[in-house]
Amino acid sequence: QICSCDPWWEEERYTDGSKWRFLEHKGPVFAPPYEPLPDKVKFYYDGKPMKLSAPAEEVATFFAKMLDHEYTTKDIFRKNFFKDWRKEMTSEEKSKITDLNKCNFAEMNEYFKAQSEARKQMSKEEKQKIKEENERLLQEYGFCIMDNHKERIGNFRIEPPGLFRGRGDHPKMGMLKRRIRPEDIIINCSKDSKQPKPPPGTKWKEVRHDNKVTWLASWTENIQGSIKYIMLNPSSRIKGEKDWQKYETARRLKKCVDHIRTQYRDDWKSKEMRIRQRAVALYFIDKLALRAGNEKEEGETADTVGCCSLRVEHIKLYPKMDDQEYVVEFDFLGKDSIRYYNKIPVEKRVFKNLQLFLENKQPEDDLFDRLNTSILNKHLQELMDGLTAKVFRTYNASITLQQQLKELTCPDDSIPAKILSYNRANRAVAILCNHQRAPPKTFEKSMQNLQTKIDEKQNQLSAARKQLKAAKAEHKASHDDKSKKAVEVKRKAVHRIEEQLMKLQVQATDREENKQIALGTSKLNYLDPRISVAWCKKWGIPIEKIYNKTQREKFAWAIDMAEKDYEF
DNA sequence: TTTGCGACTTGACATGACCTAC
DNA sequence: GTAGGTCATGTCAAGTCGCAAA
Repeated sequence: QICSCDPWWEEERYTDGSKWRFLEHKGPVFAPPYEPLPDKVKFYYDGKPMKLSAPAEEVATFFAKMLDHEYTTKDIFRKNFFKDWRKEMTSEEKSKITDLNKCNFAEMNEYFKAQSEARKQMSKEEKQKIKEENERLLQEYGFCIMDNHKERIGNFRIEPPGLFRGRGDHPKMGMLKRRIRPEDIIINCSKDSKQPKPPPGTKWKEVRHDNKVTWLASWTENIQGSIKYIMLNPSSRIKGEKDWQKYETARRLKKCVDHIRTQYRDDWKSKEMRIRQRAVALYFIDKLALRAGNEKEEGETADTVGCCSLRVEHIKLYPKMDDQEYVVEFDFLGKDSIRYYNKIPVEKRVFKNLQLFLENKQPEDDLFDRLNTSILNKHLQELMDGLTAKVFRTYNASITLQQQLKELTCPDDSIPAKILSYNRANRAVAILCNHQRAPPKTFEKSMQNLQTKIDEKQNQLSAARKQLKAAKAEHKASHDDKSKKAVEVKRKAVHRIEEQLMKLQVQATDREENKQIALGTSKLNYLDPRISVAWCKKWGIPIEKIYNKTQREKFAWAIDMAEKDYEF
């Protein structure tokens, strides 16, 4: 029997495909029931107040809460919302409320704004009380026992009902996400565990004991009909082990990537169209870190693509552009409808192949018509055990970080300067992976504030320098101990201010360069944490400067095991 | 071979907690 | 103490990929 105080990364792993032997938990926490609006808060139809039935009112509040959001101005959103809302109405309501444009939710909207304002204005004691209640819920429902460990659950609260917020041009935006009841929930736990109890008067849909999966509970959502899960926190053994394994697979790719590259370059010359397509697609995945690009059901989701699902309309070929030859311009919407735009020169063979793939095709035709992710991944599997398209993203991200850190870290730099270098290396990866963010709403202003600080510091510095100069002159004249001391004091002051100024300037540079780039995703999902840990150890950077508390918990295994000479 | 489903990872954004300058 | 800003944490949508059934 394994000692429960051992960290999981020093334990044996299961080799039979099972994920656990023992699993006990208390089940999910349900969304609080709907609280009807006070009578004074009115909904108006066609200018006249109208009392809604509770179910219709609840759905109306979902819309009312979003009035300030761009969503509610979109046609599809309004149409989908109205259709689903009407399903919740009584027949009288249905016959009366026939036009969303005649609905006035303003009072409801104001009410919710006032509520959230009131929440902010609550006294310390009230806030403390809420905090304690949350803590109690976390202690009771937020943990489970998996094998010998007490583990944190990632999402123990069931998603509350609301209006579906799809990203990009989603055909289903605005649809009603219905309330999940115990009768919708499948519980997964071990037979010999104390089973979670459903709320009084209710039943679970099913209780099963499947140790080939990692989830504790699941339900089917009503928008896409997909299954949602309650799973463990990233700090858990079950997630950590998998994460570690992912980086080990990427490291194995490192060993054979040269060979794979040689092969796909060779395949550009293949007699078979499908092989050429596969080889060009793989080149893009490798060079540009594109996602695989599964097919999607048309009309069910936003129209986005990845590598294999690229269409003719998404690329443009330029035999010559400025001083470069064979340039490919990519312009498409990727995951989450984030735009990918890139112009890159490619090798002549790739270019000629692309021209060939484009022949006699319409803009909406597939670029790689003889290829899909399943074909590609089957091929990759033959090249290396466990190799799939996404391993290239992991590999290229991690190797880029390692190489950039080597290149950018100056041994003599101060700690803040070294951290800037780290962030720059991280940024190179984020750019490679196209991890974007909307510039923070307060960006311009906070940048200005920082600049003001820098200016002030600069003034301080010149003042301090003047004082130092004066002190030196004084000392030269008097040669006494007192003036000597004064010089030292002033010198130290100048030095301190210089450092402060440097720190501010570094901060400004970092922030400016980071305006539209999101570092979090790559840090959390693509960069082998051992690279960062090793870098910290090598340069004496406290790990807290790189990883916050949550991240340190997730990467505890790496922090424990990576030494300063770790090589990805 | 195609399709759909299930399980899991990845992703941007919203929200809440906390910190700092006034 | 508070307003404003920043950072951590939570949310939940949207991908990837394997597998089994059609």
